[in-house]
Amino acid sequence: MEDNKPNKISIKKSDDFSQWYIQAIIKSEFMDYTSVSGAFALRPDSYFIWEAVQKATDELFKNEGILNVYFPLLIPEKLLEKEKEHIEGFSPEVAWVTETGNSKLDERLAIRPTSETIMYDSFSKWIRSWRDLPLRYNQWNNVIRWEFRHPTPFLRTREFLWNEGHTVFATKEEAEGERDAILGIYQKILEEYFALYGVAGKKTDSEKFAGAEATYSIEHLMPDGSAIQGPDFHSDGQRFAVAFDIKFLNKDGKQSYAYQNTFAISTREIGVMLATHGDDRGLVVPPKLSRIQCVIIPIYNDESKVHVIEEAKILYKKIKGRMRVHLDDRDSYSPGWKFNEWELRGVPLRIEIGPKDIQKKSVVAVRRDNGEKFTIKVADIIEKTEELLKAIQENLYKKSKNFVDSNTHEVKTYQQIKDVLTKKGGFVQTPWCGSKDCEAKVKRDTAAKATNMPFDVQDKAKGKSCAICGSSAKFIVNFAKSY
RNA sequence: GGGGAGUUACGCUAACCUGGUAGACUACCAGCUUUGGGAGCUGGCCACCCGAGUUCAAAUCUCGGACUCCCCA
Repeated sequence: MEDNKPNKISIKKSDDFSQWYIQAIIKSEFMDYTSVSGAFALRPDSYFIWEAVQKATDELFKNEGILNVYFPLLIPEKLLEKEKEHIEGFSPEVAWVTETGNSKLDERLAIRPTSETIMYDSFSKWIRSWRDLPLRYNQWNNVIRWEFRHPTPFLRTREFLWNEGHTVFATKEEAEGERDAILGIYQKILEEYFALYGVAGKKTDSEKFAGAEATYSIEHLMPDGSAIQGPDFHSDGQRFAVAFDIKFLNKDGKQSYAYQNTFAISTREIGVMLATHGDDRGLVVPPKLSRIQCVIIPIYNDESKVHVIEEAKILYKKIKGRMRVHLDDRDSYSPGWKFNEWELRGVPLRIEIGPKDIQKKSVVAVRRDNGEKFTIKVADIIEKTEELLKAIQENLYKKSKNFVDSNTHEVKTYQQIKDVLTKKGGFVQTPWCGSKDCEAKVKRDTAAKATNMPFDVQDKAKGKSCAICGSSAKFIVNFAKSY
């Protein structure tokens, strides 16, 4: 059977999505298991993605005036416990360092599940006057959350990489004013790099971050119709400021507590992206995030070999400065074998060059996203391949948005909520009175959670009644099963 | 949190029920022939998840653990 090939996916994406996902990311050599349960190795092609995302996001943060810092991995227990809701939210998943060598530590140290507590302890020392504000810091790091639900590569891992932005402002207005800028940055990264559409909105109170006053999120839909949370932004209000004594003398000479925000994007996004764009042949990586954007495959026989490789090298050099190109001149594999391999690995564009092409001074280009073939004159190669990469990037985003749009179901009755959530999947978008009871009822009856209240549809709530209890609606909320 | 299935070489698997030499395909390495959608031949390399028990003898039977996957809350 062909299926026993180590680098061939034996399962269709539509038949069994989670099996397909694991096979696709492991056989393409993007990710592998390690000896630590729930913690995975990011291999070069996926770490490349993270570096590119980091670079692009970091630039936008810096334009925004946010500065990078680095704080310790370890957090003393008494600091972690300072904000009550925060520690309650995290304590089941915190990993602890309790000894060094053979001696026990007097106070055990938490391995950061997130860095609010260790950072804010310092912030309280650094902030004295209104002139010290705003303070807008960010760090790129790893965190550990010892999840007990079973781990999934990229999507739910015990260790992951992210950015954690932590900003401090003098007033509530200034703090809240940061929200759209940050969510805008994340939306831009998602659209222009990951080619992913996400639904931006406010989390319900029961789903917000432990310790925050409000959480805003961008929510994705996975191919199986379940939702998964993407980047988020938390308005912390003054809760941490009070717990950590972050206060300053304002212009009137009075002590005030500061207002804070936190925000993050993580390596989970890579998993959402690979899951979204991939197909039965393997991964499809958007051009902006692909380590190799264009692969050249020479096609020759014994007689034409020297000449074809020579021409392929000339082509390679011509393209090299303009995009990330790779010449696959391995002699031991047939062209067909190479086609399959690069398709599995998601390289967006393939160029074939053989004796027939050389004669016509052209090459054959094949798009990974839709399989379309083009004959391109060598003279136009740069212009045309750049065009194709751009078209692929845009097409992937468009497909992602279409998928979310066509799987978002506006409903008015409770029966419809149950039907869609239990039978179809996708987002259920519905008017809601805002009560915890109604939200909990849906969760109990369908196992689906409120993902968020999308910003751009809130005006639809006017004059509507809550689909769950019938009283007047205050919000439009999305429900979905979570991945 | 509850239940179920599984783990043999890089991968997919055979032998397990009925205890006794771990076999095939693929990959990998070498050589020769090949090369427009996963080429062929020859030779070679690599494995029983961990621990305890039963036994003359354990991949196989029993118990415990680790890990992976699935389903339900």
